[in-house]
Amino acid sequence: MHGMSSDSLFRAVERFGQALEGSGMPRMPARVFAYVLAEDSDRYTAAQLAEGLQVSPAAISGAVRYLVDTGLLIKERAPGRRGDIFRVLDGDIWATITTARKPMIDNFIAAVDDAIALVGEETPGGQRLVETADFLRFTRADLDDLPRRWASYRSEVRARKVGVAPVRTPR
Amino acid sequence: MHGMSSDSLFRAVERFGQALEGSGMPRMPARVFAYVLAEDSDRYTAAQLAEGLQVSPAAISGAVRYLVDTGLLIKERAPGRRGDIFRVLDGDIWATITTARKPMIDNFIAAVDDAIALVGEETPGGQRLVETADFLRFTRADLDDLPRRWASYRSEVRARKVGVAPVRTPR
DNA sequence: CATTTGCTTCATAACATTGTGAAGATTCAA
DNA sequence: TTGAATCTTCACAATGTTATGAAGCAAATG
Repeated sequence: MHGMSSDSLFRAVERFGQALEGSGMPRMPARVFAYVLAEDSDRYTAAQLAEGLQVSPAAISGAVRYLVDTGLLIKERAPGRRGDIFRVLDGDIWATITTARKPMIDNFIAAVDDAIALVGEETPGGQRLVETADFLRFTRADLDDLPRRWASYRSEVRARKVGVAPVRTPR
Repeated sequence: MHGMSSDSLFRAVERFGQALEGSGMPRMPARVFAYVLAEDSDRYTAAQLAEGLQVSPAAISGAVRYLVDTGLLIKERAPGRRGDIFRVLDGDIWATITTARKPMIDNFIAAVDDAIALVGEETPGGQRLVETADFLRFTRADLDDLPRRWASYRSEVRARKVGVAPVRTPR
């Protein structure tokens, strides 16, 4: 074997990976995550990732640490096996991505709160920061309701495709 | 005058700016946007930004181009005035931020669609990409309803603070 | 307990990004 | 048209980031 099995896969990973990079993920984690989604297997050893992406094991090591830390991959060690295996947390990718976003928002809120503490709430600038913090808190709360909305959207889209009335979701 | 008027402001900009960097915004645009929010004025010339942040006009030039391109700042030229002035688009910062996010999501969707076209929908990997694209489309649609939810959240929070019943928002 | 396998850490070299001063362009005023 | 003010572009130096090979550790096997 000599690397990624198809050129299409390689380009798909590249394309999707760049989009992930654009939203702040470092390069190698982005490529690894893109590969894990686009490739057909659903479990990978570090060696397979290195082989598949044609990069060194060292690069994979850093990348999967990042992805595991941010909750986008989980690491499992099978008993009687020397190496870890990596996979996405869940059948539902959206759940993974959503969950992974929460700590980021929390981080953001903490930063803005710190900034507010520094400049005070009384100035015009402080007020803008307070408004920003409020909005971020709302965003955070809104995320908790997102699974319900996603389920609702899905059933509507499916209904439209199949031609039946959508299932009514609880408010 | 010799730069940023207070050390608190400087540190607030630094803190908030780093949070913005963490979500993928390049360094200098992040600092400029943080400054524009946290500082007390609401209109800035490029020179004021350079002076306030203690960086060169050249650095500001690139940063504001980025911010204007992504819709986080607008550039206006006052008649009879030599330089442009910059400000946030709107009294409501959340609206600015939300709007700024849409093209990013569209970009993302386009990338995943390209990736799907490359690997096909029939493979397990392709299916995961389709699921991802679906979720992104939902996210995009969900964003359009966000103003309503935000208004609802605000009235609830205000009600809680002031001690009256929240205004009922339309479904 | 030695060996093999597989990941991680580390120093480093290649590469990319950032911010600068200097020069160029554009706009208004006179 | 000249001059002054202000922004933009450019080449470059400083700084960060990335990915690598090599060496080191840890876990399982015999």
